[in-house]
Amino acid sequence: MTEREMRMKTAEIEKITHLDYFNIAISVDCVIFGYDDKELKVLLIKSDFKEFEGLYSLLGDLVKPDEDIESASYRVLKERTGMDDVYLEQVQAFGSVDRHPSGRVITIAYYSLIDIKHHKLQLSHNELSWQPVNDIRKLAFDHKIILDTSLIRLQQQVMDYPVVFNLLPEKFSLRELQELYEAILGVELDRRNFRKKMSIKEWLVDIDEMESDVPHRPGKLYKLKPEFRKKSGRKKAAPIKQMSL
Amino acid sequence: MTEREMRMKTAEIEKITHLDYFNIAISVDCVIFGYDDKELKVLLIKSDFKEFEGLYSLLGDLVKPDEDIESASYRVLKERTGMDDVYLEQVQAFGSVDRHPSGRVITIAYYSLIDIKHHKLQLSHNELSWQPVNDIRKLAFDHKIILDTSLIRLQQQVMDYPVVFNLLPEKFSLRELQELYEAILGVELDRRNFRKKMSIKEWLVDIDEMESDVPHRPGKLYKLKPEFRKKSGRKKAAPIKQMSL
DNA sequence: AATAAATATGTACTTAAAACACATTGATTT
DNA sequence: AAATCAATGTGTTTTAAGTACATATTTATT
Repeated sequence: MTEREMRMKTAEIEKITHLDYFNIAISVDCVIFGYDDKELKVLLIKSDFKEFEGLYSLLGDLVKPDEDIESASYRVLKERTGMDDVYLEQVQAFGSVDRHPSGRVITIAYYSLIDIKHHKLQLSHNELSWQPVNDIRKLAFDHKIILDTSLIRLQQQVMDYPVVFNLLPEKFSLRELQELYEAILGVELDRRNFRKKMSIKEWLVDIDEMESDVPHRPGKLYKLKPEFRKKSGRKKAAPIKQMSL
Repeated sequence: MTEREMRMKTAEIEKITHLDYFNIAISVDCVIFGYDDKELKVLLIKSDFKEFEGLYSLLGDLVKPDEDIESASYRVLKERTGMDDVYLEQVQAFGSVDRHPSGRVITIAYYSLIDIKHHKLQLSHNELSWQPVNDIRKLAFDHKIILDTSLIRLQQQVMDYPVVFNLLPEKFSLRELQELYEAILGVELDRRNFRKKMSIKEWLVDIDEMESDVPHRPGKLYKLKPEFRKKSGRKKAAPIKQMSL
């Protein structure tokens, strides 16, 4: 490279730099929900930032210039859980100036629902761990706020759409399903009313199998009707006759 | 600058450049809703991109490295409408690789509700115009998708929270309020049931004034109780006893 | 003074949510 | 083998909310 070329290159790069608009990095952060042991859990990793020593953080990565933000999330998921074809949905962007100690990083949060049992990730090898959502007090960065926001979003979605099934194995009993709803919503539900509503919704098919390995009378097993198996996808607002304010 | 210095600088900048992570610009786009003439409208500007000649686009700007993303939206709003203290809420980020013709730009969409009458913006001076949401077929960039997504979000919010009042003047009649709901939701509502639900909600106070300048029997005027005047702010998921699936 | 057009209000019907009780099945214990 | 335990599985009543619908009242206009 001649000195002239070098000078030109420097000038060119400085122009861009001084535009000041490319000094912001973009990341995605994934709130990966799982369900186990009657608890809603989230997959976390030990933070490797010295500012957050001892704290856990969500799984995230910077977005590459040639990938869609949703693709970036899927990539993070695939890298961390080994799983494809998972339920994923954007929550929102978080962009406070001071949210990241090493510079300006705006992040876009996604939440994802996976069947924790399918996911044979090597928890022992790395620093990943599933932690009960309700036990989490503090996370690195603004990740606690991101988690809280995502949980609220999940709670809202769960009331309107058949999404919880992504957290369960293919076959499940009504008790398991109810316990899952209770874990997500943080309320106790009446078994009889719950079953009635489920039968009204017509989301499930009775597969004519019974639970096994339960220390009591086994319940019937169900699975989600295939037409409701959406891995994300746009959800329309419900149609309205009168206003359900 | 010596050659050595220059070489170092080039190397340093190239390192950053090659990190490849600062080659993404971030913008905010505001879907500014207004209500006039019994129609829901949105504030648009003629696109100055030759790729989108003749098309309109949302109002947006790049986010500066030292401003929060929400501040950036407020700035755009203030610059374009002259209004402070408006209702503003994030919708989501849009980040397809090819969404912007001049490079990689990820945008964060906000929607905002303003009283169109309060806003004395110089529509004639510039290229701004209020356009009926239902008439819009095509916009620059991916702005039509952003608009559609924002409208769906608005429709959902309106069913749960008292936000529509940001689109109305301080004093309004129940008919005006109902027409506004109808315009947003795109449905006809029963007047008697609408009033009943409004009285149940207890959002309004009767201010003991009557409409004027209407070519028929004037109706009573109401205003929103001050405790519901939130300019945005977090909305919790509704508490649940049983599940309203 | 009569008419038109909107405001204002109330009642019956239907559907969904909430509270609640008992019989049944299979595993475990005696 | 019988009794007990713990869960499954179903149905009814009560209450609240959503929906459909009709008539009287007030003001501006003719």
